[in-house]
Amino acid sequence: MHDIRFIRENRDAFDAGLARRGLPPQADDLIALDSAIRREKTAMQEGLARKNELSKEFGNFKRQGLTPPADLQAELESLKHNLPQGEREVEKLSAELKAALEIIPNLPAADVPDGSGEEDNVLVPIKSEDANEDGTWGQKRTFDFPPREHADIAPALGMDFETGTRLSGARFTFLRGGMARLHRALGQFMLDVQTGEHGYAECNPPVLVGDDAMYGTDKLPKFAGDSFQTNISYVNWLNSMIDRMTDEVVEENPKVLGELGEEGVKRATDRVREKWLADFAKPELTRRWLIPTSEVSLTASVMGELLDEAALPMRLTALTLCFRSEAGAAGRDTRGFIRQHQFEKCELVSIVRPEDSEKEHDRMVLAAQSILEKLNLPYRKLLLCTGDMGFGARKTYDLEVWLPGQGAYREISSCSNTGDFQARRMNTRYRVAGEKRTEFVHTLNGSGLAVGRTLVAVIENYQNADGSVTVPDALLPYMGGLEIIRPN
RNA sequence: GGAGAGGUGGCAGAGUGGUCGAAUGCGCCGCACUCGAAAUGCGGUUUACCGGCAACGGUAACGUGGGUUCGAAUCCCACCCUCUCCGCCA
Repeated sequence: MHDIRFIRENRDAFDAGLARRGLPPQADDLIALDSAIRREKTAMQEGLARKNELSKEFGNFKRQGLTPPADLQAELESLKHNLPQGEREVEKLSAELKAALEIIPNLPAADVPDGSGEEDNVLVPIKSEDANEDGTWGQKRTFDFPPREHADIAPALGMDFETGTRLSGARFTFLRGGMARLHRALGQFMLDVQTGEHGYAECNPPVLVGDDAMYGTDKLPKFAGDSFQTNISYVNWLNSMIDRMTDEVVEENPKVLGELGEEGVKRATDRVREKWLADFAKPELTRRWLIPTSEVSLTASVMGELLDEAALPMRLTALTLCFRSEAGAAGRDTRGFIRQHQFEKCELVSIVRPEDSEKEHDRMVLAAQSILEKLNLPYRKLLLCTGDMGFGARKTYDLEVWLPGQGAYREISSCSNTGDFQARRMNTRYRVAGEKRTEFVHTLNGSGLAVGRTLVAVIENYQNADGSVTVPDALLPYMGGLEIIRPN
């Protein structure tokens, strides 16, 4: 969420940032709306101040047993009548401004390259001794047989696409035996590395969350279609709302009771009740969302909080299921285990001071890279261009793993610095040590790594001519003695 | 699911219609005393927004939303959450 004050004071910079995202200028409209709000608000507050003052006077008369003068009563009466109008106007305009602001993406950081899509992303050379000359990492294995895609090898090893589809539809998979074990091993391994070596605190958060958590991490309102939502029982809630409405209708229109009688009112209410219970399938107040990533649960764990500076940086990790409806991805990656409605991911989240977020971002990417290096999986690192960056990000690095079966690099991790964009939505601040001032935190999130895609990478990179897969050394402690997963 | 109790500042906790943004204690900050510290004393210490160059002035917030009233932390209604007991349950 953007700060309207920032927009006010940096009108041109704001529009320039939007332009880099391929969006039309909006600052002028937003600022006009904002000054209208402030004008209305000031007028309303002056009225309220007047009302408070007069009420005090009124009370003084009453306490002395005197009747307040008629002109005092009259002015109070007119204030009481007129103030709500101003209030409603302020509310209406504020809602308009909020609705406009909440669907504007974050501004890209200065060092993010301009571009329109993934073809404009920029390779960031890996800086380490064992990096390759072309900036990538890892030795691509030379096969003495044509390497196959995981979708061809894995079904014989326990990756059961058919059963998954039968149970839940397309993009669901049922893992068995060695595949299930290897998948679990990967998750455990990632969690152990991130907690043990990179200082992330292990968490086990809810995977069903309410609107606030989704909104705070910028998944709502714009991207409601990307996630699955559930509805907990809303029948009681709806019933109570219907009862309440009936009461208020009768109260405001006493004639109704006279015409219909209590029995008649009850019958009419029950007809409405029946119809509403049948019609209403999505009561927003009672829904929960299946998290599309545990970035949501972990980041929103600090929503609404005023943190101590000493608590920062806060580094959190969790291995959770993630759920994505993959709306708009029809036809993409339909084969295999790459794009699923349900997948596991080891997520990294950092809550930091603004001045630390840049460095923390680099640190986070290194933590993600370390998993690939320990598994000896070749990869490369990209800096996303403006056109490929997510809504909330001001800067994003992607890691892409080499898949020999597909002969391509595929995304396996995405690490984003959102700056204070999410913190504003969540209202998460910290108190600057020794000062009265509070400031919004910066939040960062990254995959460390996506478990399902890592499984795919292991299968393709560690495949043997006979269709078996050798377990990477790093995972052996997690495999209960299983060293090679063989077709059955 | 049933019965009961409760939700007030960083924490604890008072407050049942106006003088309450809110006693008191703890914590924290400053000052005094001290060689220094502890103890003690004095002062300060919520947040957001609006106006203002500023000093400062104003508005709002006592779980959330509505209502009653000239005026609500306080009264009424609904909802949410927490705790205790019972029931059920991985």
